[in-house]
Amino acid sequence: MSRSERLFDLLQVLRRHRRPVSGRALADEIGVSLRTLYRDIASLQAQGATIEGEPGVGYVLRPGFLLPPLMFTPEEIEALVLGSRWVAGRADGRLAEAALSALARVSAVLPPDLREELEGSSLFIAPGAPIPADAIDPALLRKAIRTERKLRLSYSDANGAASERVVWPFALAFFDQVRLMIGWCELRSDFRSFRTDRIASAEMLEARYPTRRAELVQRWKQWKHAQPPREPGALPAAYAEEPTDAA
Amino acid sequence: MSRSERLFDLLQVLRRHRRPVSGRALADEIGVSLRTLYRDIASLQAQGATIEGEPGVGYVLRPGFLLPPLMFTPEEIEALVLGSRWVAGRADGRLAEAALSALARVSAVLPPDLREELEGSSLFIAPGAPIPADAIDPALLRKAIRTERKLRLSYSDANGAASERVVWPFALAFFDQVRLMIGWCELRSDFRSFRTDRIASAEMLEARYPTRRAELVQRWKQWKHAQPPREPGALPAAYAEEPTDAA
DNA sequence: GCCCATGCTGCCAAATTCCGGCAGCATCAT
DNA sequence: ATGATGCTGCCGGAATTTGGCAGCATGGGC
Repeated sequence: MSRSERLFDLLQVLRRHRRPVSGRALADEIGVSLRTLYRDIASLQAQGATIEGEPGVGYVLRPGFLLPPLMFTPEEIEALVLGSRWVAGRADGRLAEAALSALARVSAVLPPDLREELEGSSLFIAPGAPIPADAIDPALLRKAIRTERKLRLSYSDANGAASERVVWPFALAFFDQVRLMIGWCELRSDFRSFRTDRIASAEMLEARYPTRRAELVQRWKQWKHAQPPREPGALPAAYAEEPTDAA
Repeated sequence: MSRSERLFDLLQVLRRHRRPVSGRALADEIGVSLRTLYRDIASLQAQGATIEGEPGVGYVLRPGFLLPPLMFTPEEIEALVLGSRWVAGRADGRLAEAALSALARVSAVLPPDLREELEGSSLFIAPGAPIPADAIDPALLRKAIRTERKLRLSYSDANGAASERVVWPFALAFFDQVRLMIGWCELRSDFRSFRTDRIASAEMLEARYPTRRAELVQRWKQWKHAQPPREPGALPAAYAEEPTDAA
């Protein structure tokens, strides 16, 4: 591969990683020595790319480089189509629709050969076991998450016990058969997960919750990491995140 | 100026002119000989640029090399991210990488607010049961499908019986735990499905198969529709497509 | 049909760049 | 302090690039 092609590649690799990447890692990924990688970075910077490198951390590409990315590769098209088909088949109606319309927008900017690739893609999502329908509109959950608004939930746990609570929803987790909404529960003052098909009703409140969503996600990850492991064999993997409202 | 920088430059120059420009003019503008310019054009084309040159006219950069700005609704962004995350987590390495790469490309041409939406999306794919690893490179299967080339397979069926055959692969079906390659089997003169994790080896042959892929897909759907239904409860849904080589 | 502008390719020898390794220094997080 | 990482200078051999030339192809204007 010639140097010039490599630079395009490097740019794309940098775009792909959003976290800082070490020069060593980049060098390996592109198949070139560390010394050469430093030279390549310098070349890109000389052409206006805002690549920031910090000692002890790695490189990040700041957006805004004057050169927009190259067109998708056929494999990337396949990935987009497959992903969208999964969403179209496994997510709720609104999201499914959105997946298809997003794909249509992508298609509109493709050169003819790639458009054909997209339309004729032969990667299919096989229909799986039916997913339990939600009583509420999942779009509402997503909207609450997006806008960081509180939700008042009526929820029935695995034992059928009903409860009502206000939560700060910050994530949706998609399992093969189940979707969980994850949030901070004001009632329990703790993180809780809720199967969306067990949410009997949800009302979006006026109040935004006081912590940024990204912050909540981060804290939740730490919290989750610190949780004691479950008894082995307790639950199948697909339910491993089941709400533990063992109060 | 090094060659690689020059290529970036040439790209910009081409983007600037929308009327055809002669090679001579481009060469002068960049300060390089005509011979070299031709080489540079060839390099860019090799990287996917759709630069059209007509004798007696000049060069035009057709859109489709660089990704134009894209606009999506927040919900469409969520769908794209979720789909890409599914591919990133559930498909083979190459495709997973391509999914992230595509997402990065989209991100780079999004207006800042939507980019934030994309990066902060809180829809996650939960890790599922591990997927049996393939003995062969799945990218090869996709490539054969894409280019409509025959494959020589070594395959072991559910009973461990090995066989060797030439197939015309035209689709990949993704189940929760299993991936099936679907093709026309020359050995059986019929449609067959193959679990990718049971393909011991695959070799792409020179020969392209004589029927268009879309045509095969269509025929297969009809064929499948006409198949007698299986005995109820015979196999879990995820394996419903298992090859039935009951010869 | 002729001619011209232009695209495009093969060849080659000289000039240039590129590459990897090494050694060393700077800077930041832990 | 220590380690991880970014970054630069230097060197010699390897690889690429470059420009010139010669020639062919193609399409439009005359």
